[in-house]
Amino acid sequence: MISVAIVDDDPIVCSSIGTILTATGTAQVLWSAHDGETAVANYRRHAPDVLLIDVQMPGIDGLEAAARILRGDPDARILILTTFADPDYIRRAIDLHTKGYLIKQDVASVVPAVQAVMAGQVVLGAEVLGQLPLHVAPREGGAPGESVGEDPRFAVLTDRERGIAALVAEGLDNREIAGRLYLSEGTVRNRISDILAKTNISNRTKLAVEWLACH
Amino acid sequence: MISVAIVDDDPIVCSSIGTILTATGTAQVLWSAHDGETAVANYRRHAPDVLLIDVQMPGIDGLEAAARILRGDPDARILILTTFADPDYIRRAIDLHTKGYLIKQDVASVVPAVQAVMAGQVVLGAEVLGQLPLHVAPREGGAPGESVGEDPRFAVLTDRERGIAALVAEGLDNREIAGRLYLSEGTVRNRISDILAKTNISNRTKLAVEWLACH
DNA sequence: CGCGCATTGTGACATTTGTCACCACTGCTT
DNA sequence: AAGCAGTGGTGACAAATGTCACAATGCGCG
Repeated sequence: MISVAIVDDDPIVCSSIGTILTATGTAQVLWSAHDGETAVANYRRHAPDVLLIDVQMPGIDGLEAAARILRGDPDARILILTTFADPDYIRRAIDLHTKGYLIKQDVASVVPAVQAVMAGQVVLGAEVLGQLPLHVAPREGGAPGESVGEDPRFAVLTDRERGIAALVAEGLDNREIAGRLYLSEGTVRNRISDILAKTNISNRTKLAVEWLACH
Repeated sequence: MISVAIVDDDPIVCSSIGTILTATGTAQVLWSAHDGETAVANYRRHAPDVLLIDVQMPGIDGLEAAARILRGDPDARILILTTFADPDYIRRAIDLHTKGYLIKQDVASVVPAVQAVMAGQVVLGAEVLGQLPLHVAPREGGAPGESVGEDPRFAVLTDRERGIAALVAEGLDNREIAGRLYLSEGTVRNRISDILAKTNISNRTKLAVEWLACH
């Protein structure tokens, strides 16, 4: 039987997650805690198979607690639970090598997540991948009061065109873009040609530069 | 009851995955196929809740098939199965917005994966995250006194080459650069060719992107 | 001085990129 | 039903880019 521990400052959340896990026969709850320090201390004495831990908590937050636990036990299976798909949190969770980052919405969804983690997989909430900076590292803000917004120049582009423009801005050539998007190279050329015409930019390098300047 | 379809060129794999899913009461197998074309055609007529598809296959591969299916049904829940954690495959799978990328090792592990996907999550094999090129966004805020420095990549360049690289990073084409520096266009081409060779960068757009990333 | 290096240049060539005309399909609106 | 925008595709062609071989100049250095 899988054993889990649940850490969330809201006792209701703890108990409802605990209930669904036990009621479905998925796992038994070894212990639960409501703050990070307690969680770390408990983990050292009674390590569960999977630790479910909230990010927002009084004292040290869930990610900090996860980091401390992983320092003592690098193989700890930790699932981060949270209400928001904050890119920074997600990033830190992944860097920590936690086994997942779930958006708390449907309590029942933790059941397959726990099972998947026990099967050696990593589970992410659906919106999470979109938040990952897999593409271009955003250039830092720079101008203080003034947020980047969106260059009106690119406003005329369709979603698809924007996607291709972003890949151009990663420095990919047409063949690479075609491969990435499963398109023919000819189509990529056509699309880029359209983009350049719409934005009144003369070549792909300028497009990349302009795109990076405001994304 | 969840319905799945299974696509793998090896019939043994298809049937063993099918067996474990039905035996555990997880899902019923709508159909299975052994190549990409058939899978795409079948999907259009009988869309399963979740499609499990292998990468390596005769004809169009699993990712290509997934791309075609997603073109017709952007919400298709597709799980990629494979033997290798190839970074390029993983990257492409994620770009396609498939619901997961599993390493085929333990047949039983598809069970929680399918359930997690039905719960709206994304499932990745354990080794997968490590393969992702999560190139660290130069999250500033780092050491204050210490500026970006200089990418060691550009350290080998001469002053002249650096000047030309900077103009490339402004998006100028060869004719414009030649005009700006009072050089012949041929010389500019040679210089840029040298820069690309020295820095091991494949084309001017990539050069521009890299240059901007650290200047 | 001779050597290496950076710089500028030419010409030829292969590859990549951009443009254009035209086709097919889908989903939406009129 | 017809029109339209968005998307994906082909083929041909022109222009830009990148590579290579080779040559000439100037500059600093042992």
